[in-house]
Amino acid sequence: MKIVKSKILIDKGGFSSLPSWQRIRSDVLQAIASIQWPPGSGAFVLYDELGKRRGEGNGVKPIKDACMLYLREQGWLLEYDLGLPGIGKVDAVYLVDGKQFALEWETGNISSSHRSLNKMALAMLKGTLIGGVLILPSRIMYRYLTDRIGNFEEITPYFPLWEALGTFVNIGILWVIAIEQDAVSKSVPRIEKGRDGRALM
Amino acid sequence: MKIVKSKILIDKGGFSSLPSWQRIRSDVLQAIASIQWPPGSGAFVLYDELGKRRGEGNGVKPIKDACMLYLREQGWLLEYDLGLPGIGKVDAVYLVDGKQFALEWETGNISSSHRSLNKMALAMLKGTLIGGVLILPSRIMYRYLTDRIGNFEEITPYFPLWEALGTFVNIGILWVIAIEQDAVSKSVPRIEKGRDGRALM
DNA sequence: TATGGATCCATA
DNA sequence: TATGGATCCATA
Repeated sequence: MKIVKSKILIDKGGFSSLPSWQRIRSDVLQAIASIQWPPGSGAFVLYDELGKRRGEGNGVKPIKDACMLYLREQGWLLEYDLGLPGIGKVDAVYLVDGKQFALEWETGNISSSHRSLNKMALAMLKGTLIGGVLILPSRIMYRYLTDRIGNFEEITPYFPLWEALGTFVNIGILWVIAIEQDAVSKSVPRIEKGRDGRALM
Repeated sequence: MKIVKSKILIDKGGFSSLPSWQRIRSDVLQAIASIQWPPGSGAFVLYDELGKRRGEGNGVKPIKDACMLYLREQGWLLEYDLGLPGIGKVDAVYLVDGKQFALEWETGNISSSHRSLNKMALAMLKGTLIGGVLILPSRIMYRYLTDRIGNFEEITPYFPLWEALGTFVNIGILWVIAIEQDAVSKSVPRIEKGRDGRALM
């Protein structure tokens, strides 16, 4: 898996110059690089079929697994509750200097990407999080996956919102990353879809 | 249909003391009050079945349709493009003093409610909107509708985000309303998907 | 019950 | 192709 875009929305209080940030940054980049399809192939190659229609293209659920396993090996905590009332969990957290850095792997609907960034921004405002990163497919990759999943280009026009919220943050980083397949091919297995949503209707 | 909660997230620049705001406020309140089920019953009574599982509970689309038709009769413009690149349409807009006031009737997934508020807040930051209102079911009503649709209580913990963004707004109002059925009953028809919204007015 | 997610749909 | 849905799933 490769990274094709990277955007820092908030960078306050000098956190980005600390060694703990370098550790986090390295973990995130390597976690993404570790993702392969087919498993063990050394690359990430999607089945070459667009995902807009019922039963076509690639499902998204298994893609996230390798990333989470890598992070857990590096000491990150998965499905972590930030402890804010009414606010749910984030996919992963790294504990640093008594605070938490969150990671959200977005393969839900694009609207869910709004909630992910809102959640991390809110927790930064509250002082719970020292930062967070949202990882989601590029528009290019998106076309081969389940219709309407989150993608970098579609959330981009809303970036000014979270950048503005940075005004109220004392310290921390809010980061968004676009990922993409290394290639597409008819020779690799399709990533199977589940039976969620309207799949059975 | 009744209103059970109402929250002003942003109120800046004295817009709330203008006659145009009183007109908008009145239209919104009456649009909600006009919605009936069954048709012509003088009340909004939902079929008494929880909506969590496949094929159960009440659909949501016709409820929204009825509200939109009422607003159109009052001169609101439906499915209105705000003209911001990459930002889509809002459900309805009322033109006032060369600016626009938006209305979003939220019957999508709860994560879509985040996008709705993000969209209106962004357009207020950009100076395109003079304000906006998000209308969505209360947690009580939510249980009788399609699973995971937007509901007031679930978005409430995120309110501080949009309140903070008000700092950057010169003038305008951002408003959230929780609606609820007057009653539930096994004697009324289930609200089916795709019914003509006019039947509910 | 509560929350994040995954999957197709409708329409311009 | 692009964008806002509408609906059901998985799991604690």
